[in-house]
Amino acid sequence: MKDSASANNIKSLKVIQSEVQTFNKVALSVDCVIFGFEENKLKVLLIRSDMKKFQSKWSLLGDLLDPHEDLDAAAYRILKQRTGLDDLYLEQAHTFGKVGRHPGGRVVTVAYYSLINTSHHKLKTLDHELHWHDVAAVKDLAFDHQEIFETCYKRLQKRVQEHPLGFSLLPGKFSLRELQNLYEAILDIKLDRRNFRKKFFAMDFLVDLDEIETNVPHRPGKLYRFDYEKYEKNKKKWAGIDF
Amino acid sequence: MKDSASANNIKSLKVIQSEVQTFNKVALSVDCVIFGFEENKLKVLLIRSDMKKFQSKWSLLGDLLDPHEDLDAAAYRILKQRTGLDDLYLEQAHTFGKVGRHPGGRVVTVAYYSLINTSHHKLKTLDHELHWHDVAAVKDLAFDHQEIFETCYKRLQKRVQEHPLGFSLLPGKFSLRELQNLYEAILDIKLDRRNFRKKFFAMDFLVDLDEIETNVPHRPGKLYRFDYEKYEKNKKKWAGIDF
DNA sequence: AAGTAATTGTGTAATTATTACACTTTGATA
DNA sequence: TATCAAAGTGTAATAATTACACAATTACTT
Repeated sequence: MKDSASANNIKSLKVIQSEVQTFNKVALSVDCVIFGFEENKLKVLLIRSDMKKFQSKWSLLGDLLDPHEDLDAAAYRILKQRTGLDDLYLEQAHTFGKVGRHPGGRVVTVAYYSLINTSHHKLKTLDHELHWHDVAAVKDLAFDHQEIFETCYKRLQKRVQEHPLGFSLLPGKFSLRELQNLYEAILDIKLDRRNFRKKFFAMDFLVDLDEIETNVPHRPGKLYRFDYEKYEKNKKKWAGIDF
Repeated sequence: MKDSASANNIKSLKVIQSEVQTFNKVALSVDCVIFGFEENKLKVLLIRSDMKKFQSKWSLLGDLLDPHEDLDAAAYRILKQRTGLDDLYLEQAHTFGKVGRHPGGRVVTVAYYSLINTSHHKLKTLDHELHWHDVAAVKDLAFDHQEIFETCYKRLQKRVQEHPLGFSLLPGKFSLRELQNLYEAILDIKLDRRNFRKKFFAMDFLVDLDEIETNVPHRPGKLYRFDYEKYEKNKKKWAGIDF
């Protein structure tokens, strides 16, 4: 079980140092910023830090890279171990390599962010003190994880405006209101409802499923899915110079 | 001299393997895609590969990470060693970590790209078989450097449309024609001259230096510089959803 | 000195995209 | 059947983008 080498189980600084020194000079880890969307809030999955130095602080999910696995595979492995899901949206964001960033020795970490549809997962959140946190409330994480988190969050905010990744956070069928709530949560802004609808319909990548919401205490909205195939065929090439 | 540990000097596969194995499990390197602009063409700086396996192929400039230096510092060091310049535009692009990407063992590499003003540098290009190549003609690089190059080039194309980094490739004083040539070279498209001028003047970050080009066989253009301070104060925050 | 070649510098009209904004419809619930 | 809450819908005003042509300036030629 890979967990015996994990950077996130309970162990002392000494144990971690000896692990790191096994990798003679520089060790490589992968950290994942896992985003979810629940109760109209953007959430991030954090685990209680295992190190004395960071007792009671929250940290990202990460692990050392196995020398025999591809870098991307390590990120998928971490996601699979923690959420039970594969086939998630996953993207490498940035590599953090300041000399003193990890108290256990020289560890360079590659940060990935991932989007998960929380209706699919049902974490065993008790197991590892694993919890969803509102992104707005994330502060004072262990190690340099605050910086890593913020880098990934900004990257997500930018990327979600240019690529249709947001849909990974929603169920396969969703209403336009849910989609708008998602964008408002990710970008932390209010959007005009009519213009939002106009924009998405004009893109013409939403498929009307001829179904409506159920269990809402008001007029139900129509349900849509995102047509990835059509998107792949028609997506924009260039945006235009603008800064 | 750091060069004794360089991944780019002449040495056999065996020597490289033993270097890599010194780093018990996974070694980390930094590779730099160095862009320049000359004769209205976008160029990239490449070095002849030193490994038998890749004899006669070109490769990016890189080196192993020194355990006592920050990751970014390694990239600056490589640039300084190869071009003699510091204070360059430098940005981390992506980390490449497939298991078999390096024949000498497990080496994960962090790719950076850099923009240099070729009028400042004057390389000793004989020294290391170091040469500028048209980006359009770059093919079949050593290792996985072709993929790394293409990733960095695409990143540059995107980034240059959203941030004023292109100016790093030009002299401090430049004409609008030079600026347009630069954008056309980087993006590999033709732009309308009047609309290009209108766009940049509307942004209002160009300062008219009240000087004109010299040594051109036709009406000389006015010279401008980019006002970074003004840009930092006024730059855009959000682009808007569009894909 | 006059003419030529080359490139700079400039404006407008048409099209497209973005924004701001309010009323009617629908279904669920009381 | 009345009430509530959110869905669904269109238009006018503004801003951004595109397409496009001619006069002015300088260096060079003869």
